[in-house]
Amino acid sequence: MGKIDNSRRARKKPTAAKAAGPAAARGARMTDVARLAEVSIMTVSRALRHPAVVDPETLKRIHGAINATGYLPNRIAGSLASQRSNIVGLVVPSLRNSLFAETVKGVADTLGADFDLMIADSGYVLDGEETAVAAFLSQRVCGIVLHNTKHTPRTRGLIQSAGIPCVETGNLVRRPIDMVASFSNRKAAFEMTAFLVGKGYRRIAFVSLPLRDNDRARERQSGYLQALKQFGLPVDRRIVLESTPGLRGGAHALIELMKVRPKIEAVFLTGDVLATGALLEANRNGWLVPDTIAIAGSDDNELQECVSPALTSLRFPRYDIGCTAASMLLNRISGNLPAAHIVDLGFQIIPRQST
Amino acid sequence: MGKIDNSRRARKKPTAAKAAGPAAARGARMTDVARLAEVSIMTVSRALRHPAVVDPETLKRIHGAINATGYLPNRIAGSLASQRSNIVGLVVPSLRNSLFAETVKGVADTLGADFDLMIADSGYVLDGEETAVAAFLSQRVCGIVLHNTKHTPRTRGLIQSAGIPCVETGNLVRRPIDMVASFSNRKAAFEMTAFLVGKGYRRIAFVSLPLRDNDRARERQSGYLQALKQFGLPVDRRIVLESTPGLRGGAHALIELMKVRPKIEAVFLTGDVLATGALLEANRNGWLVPDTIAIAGSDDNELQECVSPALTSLRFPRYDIGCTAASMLLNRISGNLPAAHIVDLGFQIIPRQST
DNA sequence: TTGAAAGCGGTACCAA
DNA sequence: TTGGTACCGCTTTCAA
Repeated sequence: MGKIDNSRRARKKPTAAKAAGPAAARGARMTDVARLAEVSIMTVSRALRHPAVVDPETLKRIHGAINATGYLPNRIAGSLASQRSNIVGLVVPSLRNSLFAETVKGVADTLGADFDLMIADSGYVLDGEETAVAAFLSQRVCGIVLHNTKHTPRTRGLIQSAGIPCVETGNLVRRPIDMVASFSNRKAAFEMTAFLVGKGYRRIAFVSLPLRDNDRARERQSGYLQALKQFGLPVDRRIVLESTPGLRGGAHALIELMKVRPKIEAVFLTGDVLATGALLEANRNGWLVPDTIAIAGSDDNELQECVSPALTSLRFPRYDIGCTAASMLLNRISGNLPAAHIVDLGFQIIPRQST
Repeated sequence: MGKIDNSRRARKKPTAAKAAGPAAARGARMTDVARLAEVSIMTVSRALRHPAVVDPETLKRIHGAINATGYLPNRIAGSLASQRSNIVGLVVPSLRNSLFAETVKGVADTLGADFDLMIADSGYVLDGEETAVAAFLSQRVCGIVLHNTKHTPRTRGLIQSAGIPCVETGNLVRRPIDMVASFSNRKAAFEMTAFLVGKGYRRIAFVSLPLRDNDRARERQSGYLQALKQFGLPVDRRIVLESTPGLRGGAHALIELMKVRPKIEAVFLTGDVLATGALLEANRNGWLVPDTIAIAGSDDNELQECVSPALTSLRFPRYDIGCTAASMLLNRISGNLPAAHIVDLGFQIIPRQST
């Protein structure tokens, strides 16, 4: 039975024969397993998907056949037939930045082995994100995680009309495409500025990455300005900077700031490793931290803790954000309504010697 | 024509109706585009795949229909029919480590927009890699990049019998599963040790990450030992350490090493940020670098350059390795035989003030 | 508990 | 340059 059906088995090997490596075996299909186990293909499918409803004896034969043939399920065929995939798509501004890596890890750990992760790099460009999203949607991903929270209209439209769940992670936006798991960048910057004011510093500089297309940096600057305003401190645009990324960016920013008169008392550098770069530069120049200049950073990590003096910093729960984002996706994929569309994971100020 | 075929279009919306977001539109299919453009589905397929052979006028109508319907190609169906996917699978020991991120970025940049990247984390465990590879093979990836170069037998078997191209990137192994693009960890460690000997240091300690399941660390230790032997220096097992990762790991290793008598003159820490951790610890303790203790590192980065004194280090072309790996894959995917199975991208010693 | 048949949405091949 | 037809390998539905 089924033998006739399978007699058309002289699989064409097109150019593959040329390109293929050592063994160009096209792999066993479910049909092959079924034939060997002397059951129908449907029973094999069930054995893999709902083993509970299959007779234990049958199950055993099937597993034997699977091992014997080295069968690996074809998820492409499976996804096409079932109209659902097990791939989650993730877009980060840069694959290089270890900040995002934390979130990615949280997502990956939470998704577990049942889902695969497709990752793309937007290169900090909105159109890059759009391209990535379109590609993901073509692959029919079952969910999307976006780090950036600023998007092209088409990106939003694409995701919404695809009707798949989406979580944004970079900033606690009010109106997410679908859902958001993050913290408030504005509030974090506000609180850090307030912390510095509380320490007695009055002339506080602010350095961030370029604001263009970067919601996070924008929100942080806005939080800083808001704090100054609230505490009745004047804004001096000469000490509100946008910097290139990297340790050198922070170092350079500090040098520029130290030239300004009247002298600044403290500087809050947020984004990338700017604060560490500034601290190392201060050390090189013999500027005492925090006496000559107090330095505060963000995105706390082991390095900020190990430098001397250790850096006062903001701690963001990036790993948790990834975990939460994945959970929210999973929840929706299993057919539930979202418990919440907006999840605030908060942040912490870690006071150390640099302020 | 074809209308009857399409009259069964009351698509079932199973649980999706419940799970779906704002708009649960199932999306247009090629058939819809074809109907609107008044051509056959085949012509639409061609318009997308080989636009050159389609009449310009027809093409225009088709693109109009694509925009009108918001059609997004279904790559799942496409892949199933064509028996080829455009997904490359990548396994790294840890998503967290920015070292690997460089290689990932190289791969992503080189693959470009025509391919998607699936990334998995082996958690530094061989079985984790096997699981990831099996999952990738189930997704029918068209190529695989593996950072680790030690594998379970099943991992090798799986990839070889799948007959898809594979590039390993972590170490220049002699007998790759298929291809390798990397540098020689052993030779790099050998050269750095030789460099220190050349500087006049005789009692040179060595610190790496744990050797278990880690070919790279193993090879590096072996290169160090080989250099000592070649220069007639004795091996003192008390100053050959395996350390936990992180700045603290390096700091702790240095503290242990400084207790050993006779005193060591130099230490070569390789892997993660061990060297930086050791340098910061030396600074904290007032140990003069390089006078009291010389420190050399590996995996050069901006931080090693910005600390004081700047660290002598090994530079590995991780980004290039990623680019090369992707090129090798691409070459094979287009049906060519590999130009070379083993590509050595080399390394550099960057001498600075710490030695 | 098991099986038969009809697709899923495209692509390959060949004929027109 | 265009279209018809037979699949790709699996899941769904429904009947046995």
